[in-house]
Amino acid sequence: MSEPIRVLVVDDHPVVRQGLRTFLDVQDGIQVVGEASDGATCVSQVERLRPDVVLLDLRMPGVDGTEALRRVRALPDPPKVLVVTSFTEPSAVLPAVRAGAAGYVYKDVDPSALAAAIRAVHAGHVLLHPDVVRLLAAGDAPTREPALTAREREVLAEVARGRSNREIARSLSLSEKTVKTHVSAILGKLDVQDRTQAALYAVRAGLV
Amino acid sequence: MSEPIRVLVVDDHPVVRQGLRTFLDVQDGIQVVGEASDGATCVSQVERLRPDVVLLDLRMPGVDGTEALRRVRALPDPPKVLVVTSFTEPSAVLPAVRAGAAGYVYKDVDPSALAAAIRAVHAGHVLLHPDVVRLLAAGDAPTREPALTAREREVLAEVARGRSNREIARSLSLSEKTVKTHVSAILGKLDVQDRTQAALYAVRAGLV
DNA sequence: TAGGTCTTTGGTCCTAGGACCACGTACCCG
DNA sequence: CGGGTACGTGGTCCTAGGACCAAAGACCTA
Repeated sequence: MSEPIRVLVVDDHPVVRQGLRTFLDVQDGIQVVGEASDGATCVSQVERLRPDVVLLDLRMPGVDGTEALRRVRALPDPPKVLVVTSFTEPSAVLPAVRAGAAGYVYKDVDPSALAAAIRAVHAGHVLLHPDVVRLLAAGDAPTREPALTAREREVLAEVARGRSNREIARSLSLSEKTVKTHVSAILGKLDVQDRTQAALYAVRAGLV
Repeated sequence: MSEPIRVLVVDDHPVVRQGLRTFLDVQDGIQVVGEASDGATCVSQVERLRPDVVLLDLRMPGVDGTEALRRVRALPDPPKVLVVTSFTEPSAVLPAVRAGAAGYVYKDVDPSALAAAIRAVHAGHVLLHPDVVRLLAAGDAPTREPALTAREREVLAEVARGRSNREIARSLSLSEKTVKTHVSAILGKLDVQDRTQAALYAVRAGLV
């Protein structure tokens, strides 16, 4: 931490800017080098001051936070952008995360936590509020597990025992054709190429 | 930073444990209070030592990292768990993120970045490697497009024109049953609930 | 023994019937 | 007029045959 981390504060409320500045001035190794009150100013200040980290509010008049973020990210050798927002609705911040924000914290963090966030972001990490992570990990990509039908699970269990289609047909009193149909559906749902991989999946999933 | 952050290091390689310990001993406000070499020991050490943060390797013999993570998270008042891994394959870490890891960094981070990560995690943030964020934000399932068969695309085109199953059957010289089968397969592949959503998809995808 | 053909096995796509279930609408009756 | 009922439509799951295609093994011959 020899060189201080140079920080630009961007928020349309002077009170918030002053608050953040006061927070950060007492932190070792962090130096607030400028402020901006809207997206356009933010971009020009980044070009002029070359900060290491930008603290950016999302809700701003004119060029909004997300757009400012995109423009800053488009600059050569862009700074890390830490979104500091007051609304607790994480879905609003997803576009920002996709646009390349290096982090996302609520305004109510305490000073040392904010400093930790700035240092982490400066060190190259991406830092998110737990809610956002939940949203990304759960809501967005629903991790839909295969959802096999009852019959398909039965067939898969047989496949996982190494049975051939003919054997499965006999044991479940089906035509071999039907077994093939089920196996085919299973492969599609599990997104695997052949019965061997399906069998491995079944074992891993504990369907043996 | 009055109280030091108490850290437990969990890795099956003594060399890595020693390396992390050496890294962290020179950091202010961070104290390594113990080590574990496998998942089971990890859980018991967490119970005994009550660390603030656990540095956890995912690849371990016996109870593996993800499982250890789950068990630690199940304890009352669990510590933050920072996954420190050597493999650069981010997909391997997604389950850990979903299991509630508070962070994920590669082993090749430099000491101050690791310290920043520990402080950020301890402050309640979630901290990820940019690759993992990309993976999460991109939607995990690599947006594999549906891969409808030729016939299914024909049927979908009819659906997108607002035709009923009976009309589609007449126009394609099929039984209504077969049309239903195709529609059903289409709904499954597009992961939508009914023909209306399928029609909207078709329009968006330009299959009209 | 090497190589080619023949057969089995696995798998896909398209077709389709039967048994059900859910939902909305129209109709009829008290 | 309100409510129940019957019907049409959409959809699911299970079943299965036919036409094909690919890969692997078996078998046979030079």
